[in-house]
Amino acid sequence: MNAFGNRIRELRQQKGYSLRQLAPLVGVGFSYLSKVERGRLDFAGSASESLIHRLAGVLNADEEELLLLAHHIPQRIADRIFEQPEVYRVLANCDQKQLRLLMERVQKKAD
Amino acid sequence: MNAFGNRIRELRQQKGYSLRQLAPLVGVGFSYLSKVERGRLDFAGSASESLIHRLAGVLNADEEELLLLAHHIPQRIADRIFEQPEVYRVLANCDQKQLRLLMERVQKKAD
DNA sequence: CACATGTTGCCTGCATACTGCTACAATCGT
DNA sequence: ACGATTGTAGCAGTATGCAGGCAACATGTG
Repeated sequence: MNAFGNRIRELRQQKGYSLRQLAPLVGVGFSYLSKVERGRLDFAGSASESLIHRLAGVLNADEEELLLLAHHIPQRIADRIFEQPEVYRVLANCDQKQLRLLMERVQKKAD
Repeated sequence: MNAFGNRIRELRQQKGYSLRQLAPLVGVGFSYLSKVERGRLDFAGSASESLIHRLAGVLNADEEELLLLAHHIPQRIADRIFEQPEVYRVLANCDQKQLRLLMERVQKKAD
């Protein structure tokens, strides 16, 4: 488990960037970037949302995917939760099976 | 909007506590508590999760409700999101109507 | 060897979440 | 009318955590 860091490293290498090349493009030092990728930040958490945003931009990546890997709740989802808290409290009680059924429902609607 | 502070004040008064009585029970100063209730903290955010936890305990309140009012995502819900991100990304695209339908489904299952 | 790349430890500045004290106005019981 | 209690507000201070920088070091590759 350092899903987020690993994903960033993967994306960075796909683009052929070194740490020293990518770092200035996202506005941080290369050594900090190394720690982010390796999950070696001296505090508990992961990268800031703002850094993730910049990374997603430069690496053409899915920002929400990265946020979720880094254990941040994307703002779009947080907003929905505060709008309709009851819905999400109920959903948190559902097991995999129920959720799968619900997703199928949603798919049908989407057609 | 200061839903959280108003709710705390309501609960506190229902229990017949003054600010000076409640404050030591939750381990903060009374003046801070006043600011929390009135939404007059000198920084942007609201009370910490740990304080909300203690408030819920002393006031016999629903901790998740309070967390949500204070714009914190309860851990139980956050965990679900990180477990099944795709589900919540899809749900965030649903409108009220769709969510209502989904909730009805869940109710039926629960019977 | 030269040179680029990646890793790590220590340091710093800023924001958060408070404390503690003070002073003041409004309200209440007697 | 009085003192006591209650809430409001401002100011200074502080411990912790967060976000990142810098310099030195290790590793690897031509």
